[in-house]
Amino acid sequence: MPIHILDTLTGKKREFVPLEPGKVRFYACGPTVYDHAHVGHARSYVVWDVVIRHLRARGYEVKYVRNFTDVDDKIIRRASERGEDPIALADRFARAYDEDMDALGNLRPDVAPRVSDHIPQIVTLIEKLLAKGFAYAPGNGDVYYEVRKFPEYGRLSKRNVDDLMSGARVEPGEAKRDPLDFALWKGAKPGEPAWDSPWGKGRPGWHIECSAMTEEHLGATIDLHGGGKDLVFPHHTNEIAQSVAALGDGVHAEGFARTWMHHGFVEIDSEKMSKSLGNFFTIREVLARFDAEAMRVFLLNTHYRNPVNYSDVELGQAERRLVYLYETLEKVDRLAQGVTAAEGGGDDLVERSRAALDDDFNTAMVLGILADAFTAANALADRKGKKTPEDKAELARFARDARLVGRELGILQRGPAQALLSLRDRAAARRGLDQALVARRIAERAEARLAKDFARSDAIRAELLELGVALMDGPQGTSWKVE
RNA sequence: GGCACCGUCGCCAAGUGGUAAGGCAAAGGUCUGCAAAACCUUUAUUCCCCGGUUCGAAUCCGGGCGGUGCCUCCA
Repeated sequence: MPIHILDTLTGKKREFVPLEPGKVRFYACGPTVYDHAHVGHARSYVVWDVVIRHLRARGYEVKYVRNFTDVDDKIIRRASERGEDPIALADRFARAYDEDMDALGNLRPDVAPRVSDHIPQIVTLIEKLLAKGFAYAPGNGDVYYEVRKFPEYGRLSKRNVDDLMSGARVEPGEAKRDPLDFALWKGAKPGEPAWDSPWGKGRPGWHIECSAMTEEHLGATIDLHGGGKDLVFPHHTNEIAQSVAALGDGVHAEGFARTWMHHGFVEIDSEKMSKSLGNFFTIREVLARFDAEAMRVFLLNTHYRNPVNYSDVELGQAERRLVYLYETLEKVDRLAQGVTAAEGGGDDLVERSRAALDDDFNTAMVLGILADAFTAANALADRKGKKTPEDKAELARFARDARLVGRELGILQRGPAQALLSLRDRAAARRGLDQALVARRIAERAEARLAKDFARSDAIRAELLELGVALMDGPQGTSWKVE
């Protein structure tokens, strides 16, 4: 079954057909590394992670490139505030960023290029634009792209050049022919990192890096380009202008990326989470309190194009949901230990889930499909009476298929017992629980129950419940969970 | 001001022409010494409002109302 993706350029959901059969060239715009990544970044790269995982599950050989922007105004400013070398500061945050992505369970990109390693390619690309007449160097050390030379400028963002006039700005010292023109190369100012170029010492503008690194690692035309909705204009609009002008026919916007994907924002109180508003949580802050896999469940429960409102309540809910999923797997694993999974018949959990992902990566739908399968598995597992070999084979199939689906979402890959213990530790820590005390009380209660002193037993249960601890009496003794 | 997007049960959320997935919460039940968990049942004749197109619309069109984003750095 073919994959369909809503393409920003055409505004239509279209069948995804890569340039070369079986291969996908994918570029995701990476972060500017001047600070720790926040939950908005978490969403972005979890979304791309699922896209990559699903394309690979469907048999595509995917080359995933995601850059680090390590040359930028904000990095320079931050570095000078701290008296640190800008490239070193960027390198520090790039490493921290990798740690955050690993913690979230995101696959590493195949290539993670940095701007500072691609200055020659950037210079070459700018030279091409100058030679083709799409750019000009006014002699002040800057080079600008002449927006009006590109006929389809603004097609991606559905804006025409005249609409943009009012918002365009010219900074002091710039020498643009038109306020809409944007810098490809910026002449060096004192104290800034700078590289030699035909136009003097300087550094690349914001947009040219992605055009250059895309070409370097994936070629002039790529299959899939992704980013947040805030990148549609101006960043991706300008990338198209540059790449098509330098490497394509200079006219048609589709010459750069064949499909454009843009995801919605993470919000707080229905406002975009962003550094400038100050209403953000870093990934590490949140992962100190909540489980990373729960974060994925939370993020993937909403379709990638829609906004998702961040809150501790929602995240806690996702975490409890994850507990349910792992408790089910643990129970089913126990019953189906060593059993060969059933084949044929039944409903095809894996194929139905993949079909949902084929339809513009509908992860929320997949979670819904999983919900039904988990309910059915629990019902079978808890049914009275001895399990028949057929029952066990069915449970084994469920456990296998649930994990296969989970793999595409980057969830359910841990051992259930270990995951549950870690989830409980999290919840206990959030509540400030003394786990030794809980263990002591459980032991006391066991004695009371042995003596049939149910009043005492119930008192202990009530006491612990006050602390947020729920006790569960089972055949193997009493276990507990938080909330 | 310009250009887009969004408005579905108390809350979260899928569904883009064929008669409203799923999760949380709530109520009842099974199970249990009591519980918890799990499971079963119940919970939107209705999708912000008003018109229109259609045999048929939450889904398409027009107009309102409300919210958000981009137009400056941003995932």
